[in-house]
Amino acid sequence: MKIASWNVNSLNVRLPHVQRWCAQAAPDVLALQETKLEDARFPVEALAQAGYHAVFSGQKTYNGVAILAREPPADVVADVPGYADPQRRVLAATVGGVRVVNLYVVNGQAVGSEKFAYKLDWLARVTDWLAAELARHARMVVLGDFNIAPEDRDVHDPEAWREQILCSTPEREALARMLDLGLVDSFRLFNADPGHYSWWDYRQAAFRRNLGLRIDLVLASTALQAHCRAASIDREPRGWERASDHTPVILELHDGH
DNA sequence: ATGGTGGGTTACCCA
Repeated sequence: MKIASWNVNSLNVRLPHVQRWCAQAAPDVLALQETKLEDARFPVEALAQAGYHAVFSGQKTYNGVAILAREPPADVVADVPGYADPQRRVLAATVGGVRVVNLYVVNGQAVGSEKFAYKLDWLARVTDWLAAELARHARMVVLGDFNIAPEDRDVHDPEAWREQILCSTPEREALARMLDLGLVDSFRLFNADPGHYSWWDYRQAAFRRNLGLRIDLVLASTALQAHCRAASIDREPRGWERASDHTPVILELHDGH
């Protein structure tokens, strides 16, 4: 099974890219973030023609998450129990015996800001919920736009980003608490090198100069870890005309998983 | 130090 995540920064604009990438990469599951679409406007039919079922939780203008899958997703959850967050950032579903939890983590704007406080609170609440999900589903993948670069090797210029948003110690500690539930950053099972990023700012020709951060992650539960076959980042779509500022990240599980 | 780019809406927006 091939599971991928992609922040598309408006599915309205990027639908042709999603169709093109699905045709060439053939993921079994694709988690999308920043669809920026109300549910009534989700392109169900176009994606069905591409061979994908879709579940989604969206809103106008901001946020929005979706899961595309070759087989129908089951047990869909779009809200963290006990946490009434109007922002559409969470979507969980079971596909092929794997619990898939799609997250669009709060960006946080700047360390110390109100949005930063929301980010840390959101991460704590989601982590508590993930503990419960993990207890029910040993085979679990938590993926999405985490808006956190886990370590300095995930940052093109660690000194410039030191304690800045996406890289600060409180954010990294919040991610570490999530990993402590029994999740592993699957990309790092296969590649220890710096220089691999999933997001490049639109400004300053950042992609051409590879000035990026690795903030899009696919976490695998302990029970799935031995079944991870490969993990990668596909930089190609970031170079397409009118690209998202993020590119797809991928986890491949061994056959039967 | 500042601002730059893009998607959205027409905002002291959000990334």
